[in-house]
Amino acid sequence: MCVKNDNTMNETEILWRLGQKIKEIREQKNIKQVDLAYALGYDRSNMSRLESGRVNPRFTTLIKVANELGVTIPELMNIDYSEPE
Amino acid sequence: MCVKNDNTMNETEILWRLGQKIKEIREQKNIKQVDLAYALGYDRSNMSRLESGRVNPRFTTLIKVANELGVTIPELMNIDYSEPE
DNA sequence: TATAATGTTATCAAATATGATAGCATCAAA
DNA sequence: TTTGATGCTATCATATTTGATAACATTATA
Repeated sequence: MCVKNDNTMNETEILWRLGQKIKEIREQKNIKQVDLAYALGYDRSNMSRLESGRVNPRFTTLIKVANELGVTIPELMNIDYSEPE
Repeated sequence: MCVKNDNTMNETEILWRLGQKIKEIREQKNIKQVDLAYALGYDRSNMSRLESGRVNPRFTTLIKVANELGVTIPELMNIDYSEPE
């Protein structure tokens, strides 16, 4: 599921979607939360916090997660930049 | 100028490049720093701090800046996702 | 019943972004 | 020279991310 970048989402929803997408990609790759966390140098609890959308991560945190998961930042952001219908 | 996402940049360089790109896009669009700042609800000094790469902005800060400048996040991040040569 | 694996939530301290203000430099125009 | 516009840096208070630990729930397995 991709989401249009239509600027109508509020901050809470943006962060929730980010977390859901991280979790979705991680599960697709059959990576355990704890393993992704440790690969990034984070604790399990911090990874859970990020995936549950309870934080507004910093730029470099996003980059690290995307790199570790092997996806692009747009994929991680759950944003579809294709032309609107 | 686009930069390959080759995971070799350190955090300082990543943030410096982000700031340079924001500034580059802003100047291309003939927007004054103070005007972009106020459009985002920021102070002039905060905009300067961001453009000079002295901060590691939060996810939603990036989104706001990209939306205001009318560019995509990858453009703002100065990252080229095309195939490596 | 244990015991471990996985994930969530709460909490605290430390680090850092942000909001705000002030001061400074440069440049252009009056 | 004076004035205003533009941009940079420093500083402070406040808010929030992050690192870390602990407790809890659920599920599976011995």
